[in-house]
Amino acid sequence: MYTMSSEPPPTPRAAGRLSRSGVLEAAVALADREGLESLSMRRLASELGVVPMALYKHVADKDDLVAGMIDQIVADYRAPQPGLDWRAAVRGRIMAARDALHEHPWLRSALERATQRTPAVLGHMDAVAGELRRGGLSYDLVHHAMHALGHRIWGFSPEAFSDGAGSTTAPDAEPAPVDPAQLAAMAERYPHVVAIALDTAQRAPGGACDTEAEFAFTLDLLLDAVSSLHAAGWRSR
Amino acid sequence: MYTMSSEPPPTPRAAGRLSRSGVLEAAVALADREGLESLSMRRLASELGVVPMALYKHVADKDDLVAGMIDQIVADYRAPQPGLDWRAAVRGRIMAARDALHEHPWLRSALERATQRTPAVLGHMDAVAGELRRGGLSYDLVHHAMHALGHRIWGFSPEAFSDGAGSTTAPDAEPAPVDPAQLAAMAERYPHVVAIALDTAQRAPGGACDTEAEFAFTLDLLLDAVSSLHAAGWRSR
DNA sequence: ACCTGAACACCGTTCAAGT
DNA sequence: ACCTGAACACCGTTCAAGT
Repeated sequence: MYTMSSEPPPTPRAAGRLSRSGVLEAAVALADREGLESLSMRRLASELGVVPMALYKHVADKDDLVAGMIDQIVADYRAPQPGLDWRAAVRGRIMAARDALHEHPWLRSALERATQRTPAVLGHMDAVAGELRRGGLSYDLVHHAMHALGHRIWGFSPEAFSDGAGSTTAPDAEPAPVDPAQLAAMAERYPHVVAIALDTAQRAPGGACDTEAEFAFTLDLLLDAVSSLHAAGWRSR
Repeated sequence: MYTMSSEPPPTPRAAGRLSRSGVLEAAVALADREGLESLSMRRLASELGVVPMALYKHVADKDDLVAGMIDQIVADYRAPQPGLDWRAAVRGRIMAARDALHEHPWLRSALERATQRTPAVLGHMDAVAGELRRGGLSYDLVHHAMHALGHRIWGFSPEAFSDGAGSTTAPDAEPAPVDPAQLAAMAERYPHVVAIALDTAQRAPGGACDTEAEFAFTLDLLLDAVSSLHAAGWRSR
C-alpha cells in the first residue's frame, strides 16, 4: 500500500508556500462551491492543508479576506468595446457586474456585508461615472444618476456602503481632514469619483452627500417614468 | 447591604413567563442598542435572565427569531392618509419603509438576510401594489413597476428574495403544485400580489417571472429618464 | 407546558513558540 | 519570514432531564 504512491495528494496544494492571491483564489473556489456560509477561516485553512493561523500572514482578518475576494472579481469585470456610445457602455458595464453576480452567487451577500470600498470597487464606480461623463452629463447629474442606478451598478443595492452609491468620500465615513497628497493620488486613479465629490462639496458647503434628497430624487424619477408609461398605454413585450 | 433592596432587579424582566412577542421585543431592543452582530441566542437569553434553550419554545431557530423581528416592525409601517392620490400614497408607503430603516439600523441587513417573506412583508407589498392598481395601471405594469421601485419599496434591495421584488409565488422557490385552498387564502389576504402572479403566469406560460427581463426593463427605464433630464438641461435644486 | 444542564460541533482571533 | 499549538471567548442547536 505504502509503495503504491500513484494516487495524487488529497487536494491540499502540494507546494509548501501560501500567498495572498492563492488564499483568495481558494476562498473564491470554496464560496463558489459551497456558499459564503461555508467559508470560515478554519475551513479554508484545512482546505489548504494548513493551520488556521497560517492564513493570518496573508490576510488581516476575515473582513480583509472577503474584501480581497470581492476585489479579485470586480477587477475582472469585462470592459465594454471601445466604440460604443455612452448609454451602451454604461449598460455594458452594469451587465458585466450582473454577470459576475450570476457566476458567483455569494458575491451579492459579500458586497452587502463589505464595509470598505476596495480599489477595484472604486475603479468600477469611476468607470461608470466616466461613461456618463462622456455622454456630456454634468457631474451634478452624474452624481444623481449614480444614485438612481444604485444597485443596478452592482446588480444589487450599494447602500450597504454607509454613505450611498454616488457618494465619493474616502472609505472612512467621517468628514475626514483631507490629506492633499492622498487626494491627489485618489484623483489620479479615480478622477471622476473625485470630481463628483468636489462638485458636491462646492454645491453644498457641508460637503456631505444628502442621501435623503438622493433617495427622493430616484423615487420621483421612477414614479414619473412609470406614470408616463401608463399614460402612453404601455404594455409588455 | 442585603437589606437595602431599593435597587431594582438588574433588568431581567422579573416576571416568570416568556412569550414569543416578549422575546421578539427584547431582540429588537437589543439589536437597536447594540446592532445585529450582538444579537445571539445566548446573549438574548442572558438578557432575559433565562437559559439559551428556553428561547426555543417560542422561536423555531435564529432565522425564525429574525423573521419575527422583521414582521413586528413591518407590520407597524404607517399607512398613508386615506385621501391621497395613488402617487402620493405609494410615495408615503415607501417613505414609511425608509423611516423604519432609520429607526432600526439593523433592519436592512436583517431583510437582506431573510429567506422567507413573512405576512407583514407580503402585506406591505400588497399595499404598494394596491396603490399602483388604484392609479389604473395594468397588473402587467404594476408588476414591472414593483421591480423598478425595487429596493425603494423597502428602502433597500429586495433581490435578496431569490425570485425578485415583484415575484409573487409562495415563499417556496419551486414552481410548487398550487393547493387551491391555499391559493384562495392567499388571494383573500394579498389580492394584488396574487393578481400579479396570475397575470404573469397567463402572459408567460412558464409562469415564472423573467428576472433578466425585469432587470433590463428597470435599467433602460433609468437610462431613458437620466437621458431625458440631461437633454432637458436638468440641474439640481 | 415550559425551562434547565450538559454536551456537540463549530466559530474568529491572541499569544507565545517553533523552524 | 512563515507556520504551529494551545488557548480564550464565543456561537447555534440536540437531547435527555427536571418541575
